[in-house]
Amino acid sequence: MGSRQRVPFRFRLDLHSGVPVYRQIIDQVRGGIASGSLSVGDQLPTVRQLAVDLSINPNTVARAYRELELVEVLETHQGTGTFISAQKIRGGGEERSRQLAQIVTDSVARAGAIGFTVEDLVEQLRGLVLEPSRRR
Amino acid sequence: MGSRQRVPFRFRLDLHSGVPVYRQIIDQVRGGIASGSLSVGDQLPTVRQLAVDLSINPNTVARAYRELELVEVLETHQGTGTFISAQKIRGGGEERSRQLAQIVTDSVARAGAIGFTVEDLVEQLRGLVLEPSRRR
Amino acid sequence: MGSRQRVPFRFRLDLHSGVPVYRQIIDQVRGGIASGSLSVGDQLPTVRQLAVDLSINPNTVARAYRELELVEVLETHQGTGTFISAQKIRGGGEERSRQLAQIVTDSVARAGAIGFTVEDLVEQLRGLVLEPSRRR
Amino acid sequence: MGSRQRVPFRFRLDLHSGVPVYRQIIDQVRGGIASGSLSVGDQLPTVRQLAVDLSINPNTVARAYRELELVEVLETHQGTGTFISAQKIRGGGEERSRQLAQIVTDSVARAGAIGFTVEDLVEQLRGLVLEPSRRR
DNA sequence: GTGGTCTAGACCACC
DNA sequence: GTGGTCTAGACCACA
Repeated sequence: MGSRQRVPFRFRLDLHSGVPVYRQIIDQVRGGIASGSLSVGDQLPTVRQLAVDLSINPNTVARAYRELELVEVLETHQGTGTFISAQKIRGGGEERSRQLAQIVTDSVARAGAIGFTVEDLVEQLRGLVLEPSRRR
Repeated sequence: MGSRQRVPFRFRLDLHSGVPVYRQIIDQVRGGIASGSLSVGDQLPTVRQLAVDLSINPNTVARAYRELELVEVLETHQGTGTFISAQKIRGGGEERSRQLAQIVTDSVARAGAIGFTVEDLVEQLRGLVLEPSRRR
Repeated sequence: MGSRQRVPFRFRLDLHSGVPVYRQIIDQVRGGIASGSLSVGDQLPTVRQLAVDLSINPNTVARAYRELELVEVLETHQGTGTFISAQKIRGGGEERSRQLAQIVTDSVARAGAIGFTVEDLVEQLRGLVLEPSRRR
Repeated sequence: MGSRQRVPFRFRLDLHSGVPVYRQIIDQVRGGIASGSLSVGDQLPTVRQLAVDLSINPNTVARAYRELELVEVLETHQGTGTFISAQKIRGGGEERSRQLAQIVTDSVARAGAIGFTVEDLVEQLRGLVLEPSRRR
């Protein structure tokens, strides 16, 4: 338990989840930012490299990056790479809180539907923060 | 408390969430069962009624019901309606874990998208545990 | 000069402009809205139809529509079609004015660089409003 | 007013506009000439200096200058620098019209993207004509 | 029928 | 080398 190290961000796909691959990439980048694994200025894997890593087509990676760029989560610099962009400040606190409550309610319902408790959810979430990518 | 009452279960759709409508219906039925809003034997709205209520195509409702029937969450009785069936014991731990991971990834991404961190999520979840009966 | 009629919106591509095709489509939809040729609720050509009309690949049309959907200019309903969405209200008036001034300055500079005057620009713009699509 | 002065022409980049950087430089040189900010014989910043000023790669500046040189807008004199060259008469009307249409489409789309109409654009342009010397 | 996702692969633009 | 655009075509999801 020495000093905590910065662990390289790692993408993982679940090809059987029914969630589109490009969407999984988007979610994981957003999640990585939310969990602190990805910070402003960090470079993401290149389109081609991530495509190889995940055994998918580069177009699929490019699409995910592109959508994240459109909403200003990423910045791409042609010929250079793709980076986490400075996140802009969000508006209305009330609406945000309402949305957060909705997200929580949803996840509890979905987890409950397959027999997991709120504690199970919390445990999973804590895992994300402490060890964003266990394997190297 | 003698006679069984018609539970006023309410479906809500988010047409902008990217989650297919039929899937949202499935999730809400499952969630309703997990949360106790729906119990064994409760009757669901008819396909046509729910389609009207949600302003969607009856085929979409039918598909959701059909899929729930396939996994024995619902039972349809010709000429009578659609009901919550007795829940069987759940199977494979691997599939469940996969789904839990999906739920967690999803909620983290959604929270991240509106500027919340994993810690914010955990805090909200803990709030639910401390005051579980505030809602309803 | 009888009553003014609603003219069907028409896309036109300039394959030699160097501007990406999907971008031209995006610009024309946005322009159509700005000029009043396209209104909330109007259905756009189907992905496949527009692809045929413009002799381009359906993927290119889909990409343009997709990006416009992401910024909530369009709404797509699977199996139904693609429609002009209700435009949301914009924020800060000052910043907007600054941006408009920038757009005007830019266009004047670019037009001037090839020997056109402000009047030429105004004339072209007026043409857009009066006859959004001359040919039928 | 005797000796010719170094005009304090200033380049400005918008890295989020989607317009290639080299193209923005080209446009600004052309625009500067059209607006009178740059005159025949004026010296431009060196490739390296401009690259430093704009925090971009010298190759990008070099490319912009090279393309302007190819169309004889600029002249480079070895060991001296890069200068605005005497402008030749412009050619084909078709190409010019095409470019004007592009400029108009572009400005309408950009204005529409922030909620302005074609009328707003026209109004702004008219304002320029009425008070052409307010700026500078 | 509608739109959505993904692959394969070509070619371009930029650094 | 980087990312960007486009095509061709398969297959899926939804109404």
